Amino acid sequence: MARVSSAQRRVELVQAALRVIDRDGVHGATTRAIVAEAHVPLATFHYVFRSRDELIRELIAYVVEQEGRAAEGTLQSATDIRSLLRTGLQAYFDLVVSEPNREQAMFELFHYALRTDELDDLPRLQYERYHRTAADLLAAAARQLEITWSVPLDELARLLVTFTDGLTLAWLADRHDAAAARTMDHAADFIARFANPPTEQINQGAHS
Amino acid sequence: MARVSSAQRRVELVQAALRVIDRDGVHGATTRAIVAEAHVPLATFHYVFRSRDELIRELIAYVVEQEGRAAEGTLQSATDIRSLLRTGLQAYFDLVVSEPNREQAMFELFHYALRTDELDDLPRLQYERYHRTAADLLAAAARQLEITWSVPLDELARLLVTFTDGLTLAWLADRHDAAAARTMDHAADFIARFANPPTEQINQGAHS
DNA sequence: ACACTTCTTGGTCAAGCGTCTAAGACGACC
DNA sequence: GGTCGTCTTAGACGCTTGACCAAGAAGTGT
Repeated sequence: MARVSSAQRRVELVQAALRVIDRDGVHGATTRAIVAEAHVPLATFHYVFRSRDELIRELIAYVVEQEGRAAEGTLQSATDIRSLLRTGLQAYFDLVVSEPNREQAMFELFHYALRTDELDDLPRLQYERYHRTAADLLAAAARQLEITWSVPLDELARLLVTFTDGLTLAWLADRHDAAAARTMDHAADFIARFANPPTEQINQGAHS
Repeated sequence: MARVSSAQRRVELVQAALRVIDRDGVHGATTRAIVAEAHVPLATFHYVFRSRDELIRELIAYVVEQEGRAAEGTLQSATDIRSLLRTGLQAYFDLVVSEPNREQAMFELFHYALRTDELDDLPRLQYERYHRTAADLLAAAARQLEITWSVPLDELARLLVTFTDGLTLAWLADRHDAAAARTMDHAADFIARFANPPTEQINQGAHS
């Protein structure tokens, strides 16, 4: 086997573990399944990781960060905030539909971390990141369409994440595409209502 | 050990398993942990259940049904639909706060069933029941306040479940009570907007 | 050529897992 | 009181799991 730095091996194992979890769930991600997926001997695992949970911790950080980054470039252009939101939700939903196991894995990792003493600080960080990402997107949307939000950004971001979580769970359960579309319609309507259109008076007042 | 019908033993084991899952998660609910909790010998398990997954199947059915029943008596009285919805959400949320592990266990069971071939019909049934319960509550609320809903009941029920799921997940992650309260405020506002107030004209038209 | 750090890896360990067997005890019925 | 279906239970089975050890190979600096 090629000689590789242990930092590099860690990355390889994390990515292999992610593929295993996609396929077989967190439960199926045993040390042996992971090293088989990565094509390395079993003993390599505990050379680079102290324990299985140490890998899971690194994996969650990796995948949450990756999901946050993926959301950044998502924002498209639109003439009104409602359709901008609706399109964004659709883009997220299309991702879920195309890779259902990925989002399922995120939930499983979340619940696994909640139950594991050494990892129970991660769920908070995971949702902090989700909320921050949502807030960034909503702020960028406001900037693009020159509107302002009538409620605090944090509050709106949390609502958006509430919608995506609930939407995803129900769809994973019944795969009801049409119902999911209706939910997204309502979610877009709902959040769009918090947009204050740019009034000339306010702008004039600011400039004069 | 007292001689008991196998039907009765099944119930005992299901309830013991539920306590174990509350405490240690689905992962911790091994056959040995369950029989220890129920104070019966290990061999009893496979006398009354063909397999562990057969117990899990019965447990999910039991607990989903129980949750549905619990929701029935929840509806309180109020003068307007908005506060009725807000109070109902609060009642649900108080339950989650008082027994966080219970709701966490529901999610874990959901994801476990999704990953298990013999159980993969259960998530659909689980959410059917949730949606039906939500629809029943919304219908009862409409009856009580003599309003009608401006969108199909199924659609509204799904939205309500979307909110409760998303609300619960975020709270389990960060235990942010105030943020959860804001989310419930918005959810109540949102759904209340779909209420058509009873117009005298309609009533008169129906009676004359 | 030498020492020294870093990486590789076959083999092994104890613990825990779901499941099954087979022998016996109980209690209702004839 | 004997028979027969139902329930009880100790013990064992084969297998998987996370973790560890110790020996050696590969590369690096002197």
